[in-house]
Amino acid sequence: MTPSNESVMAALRELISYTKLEDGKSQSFRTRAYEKAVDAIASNASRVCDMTLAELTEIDGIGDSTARKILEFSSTGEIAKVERLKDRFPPSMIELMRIPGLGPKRVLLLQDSLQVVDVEGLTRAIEKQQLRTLPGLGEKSEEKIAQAISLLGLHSDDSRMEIADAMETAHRVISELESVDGVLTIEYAGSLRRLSETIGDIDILVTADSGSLVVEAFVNLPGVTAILGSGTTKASIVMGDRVQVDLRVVPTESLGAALMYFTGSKAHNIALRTRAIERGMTLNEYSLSDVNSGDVVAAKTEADIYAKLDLPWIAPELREDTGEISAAENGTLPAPIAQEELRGDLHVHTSWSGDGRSSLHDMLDAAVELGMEFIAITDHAEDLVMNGLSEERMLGQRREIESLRPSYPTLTILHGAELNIGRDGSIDYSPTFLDGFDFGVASIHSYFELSVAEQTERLLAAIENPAVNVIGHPSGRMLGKRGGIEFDADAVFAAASSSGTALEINSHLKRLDLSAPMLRRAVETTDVLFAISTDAHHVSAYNHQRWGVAQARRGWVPSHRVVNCLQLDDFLAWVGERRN
DNA sequence: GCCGTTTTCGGCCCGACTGTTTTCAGTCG
Ligand SMILES: Nc1nc2c(ncn2[C@H]2C[C@H](O)[C@@H](COP(=O)(O)OP(=O)(O)OP(=O)(O)O)O2)c(=O)[nH]1
Ligand SMILES: [Mg+2]
Ligand SMILES: [Mg+2]
Ligand SMILES: [Zn+2]
Repeated sequence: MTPSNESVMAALRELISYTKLEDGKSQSFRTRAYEKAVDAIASNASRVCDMTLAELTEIDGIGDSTARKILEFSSTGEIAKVERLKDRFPPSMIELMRIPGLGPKRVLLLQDSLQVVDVEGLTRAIEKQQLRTLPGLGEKSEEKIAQAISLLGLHSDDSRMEIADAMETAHRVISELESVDGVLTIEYAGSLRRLSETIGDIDILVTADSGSLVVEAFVNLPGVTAILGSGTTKASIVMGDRVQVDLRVVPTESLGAALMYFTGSKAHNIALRTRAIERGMTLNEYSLSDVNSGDVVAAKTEADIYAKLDLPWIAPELREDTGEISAAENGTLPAPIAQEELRGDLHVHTSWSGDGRSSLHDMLDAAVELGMEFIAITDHAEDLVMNGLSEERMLGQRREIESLRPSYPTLTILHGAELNIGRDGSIDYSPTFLDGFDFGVASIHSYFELSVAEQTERLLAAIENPAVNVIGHPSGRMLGKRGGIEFDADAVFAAASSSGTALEINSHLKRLDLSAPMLRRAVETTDVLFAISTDAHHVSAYNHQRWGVAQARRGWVPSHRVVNCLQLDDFLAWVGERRN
């Protein structure tokens, strides 16, 4: 099999590092072009190594040169240019660049002036006080670099966090800063706000009259183990072992501009700033302003600024400069789906299954509280070891639901199950017993390592099964733990599209399944429907729905493709059509 | 290296912090 997109991206990142040394600068135009190519691959659901030269150059941000490098990597496992550069720059110099504060210029200076090309050599040179003799470096720089060695790798890909962990830390930091004097607003930005699957650092934006006070409180938070820098408008700290948190403080009238800046992505920012220039304006984190007069054109809200750039507001989850700006310009960007548009949840567990931690009636109470109009109770079916329900217990649950229905006049309760897709694509129970359910989610909980062909067959069989309304967390991935099954996505999308089976957008931050690139591809190539589901095992998990909605936005999914957004009658008609 | 209802060549985002410097380079967001 050809290399994965991940390995192509890793190879290109290596190319970026070596090219920074070759160019002698941290931001050359071609390293920026390489970075854009990595972004483009990251947002692409297809394997780039299976594409032709022509198909590759079709992708925005990938030109002839990069396309050839990708194909070269695909067939030889190497990029010749990288191998050549390794002769000039030993790989240990790349390691040196992983020390925060050491960029290509300083690493080249170390090589040229001190013949230092690795961490050991650097440590010795520091002991001999040689760094302070170099031009542009002094005693303080030497000391700072000495300290930074222990932070080697802080910014590297392999030390990125899972989004679930990052979100937790972000909320903790935010709640600690909320009480600081002078803080007007506080929210997270960066990759977290864009709902990236992995997070390099946590970016917090504060509006306040005075930055210094907030920065002061920030660098003194409990758990801070290093201060990377702190001034009057921003600071960077390391919390605990290796979690970097960046703070930016701006005056309240700049909130919109600052949110845009700090949310990124970098490539999206550059594209918007270039767009501003084309219109005789300039955009920074304080405002969009007239380039000649300096007059502020917009600053207060994101929507104001996008409007002055002749664009509709673009949802944060889409801001990757992978086509969203031109789509917004052409009016082909889907209106961002909002959580209020959802009328129900279609994947919900209760204490009837061993892993559910809230009772059926608590789950229903909470659903009503949240304003749901319909809900599918989908506890685990019997084939799931430990937590699955026997036919007898399923019938017991059905009786309880029937007895509870009169107490919930505003909520349409469907009795469903989360069925298990077996190795051969079959599901639990007998066909007759399955007929007794109102609804079915079918998920893969076993055999994650089968071939692409086998996995595709399993999914197709489940999609065709009339007892199945939704394919639950289709890839089965657990972010940071396992990648999920590999399957022929186009075949699955096509089959689900023609059968009317919906594909789940699982809201849990450890799943976010389907992935955003898959969603975008499904939306672009088929009419397939989606179900945004919490997979709640506790009443508190209903609020995970916001992540599912955000994931739908990130996948460019319009609300008319989401069955949760259907009116009750239409929703029930869709459910029934499938089951007859 | 990429790209084009201003361009197929000539542009390419903009600012904070640090340490060194005496006006700015390097790194980072
Ligand atoms: N205009 C501009 N903005 C930048 C640049 N670098 C970073 N930013 C903005 C956009 C980023 O989303 C935001 C936060 O920077 P980060 O380095 O934390 O990146 P981000 O959070 O997007 O990804 P991450 O997961 O942290 O690696 O700052 C830049 O070079 N120019
Ligand atoms: Mg970040
Ligand atoms: Mg950051
Ligand atoms: Zn489940």
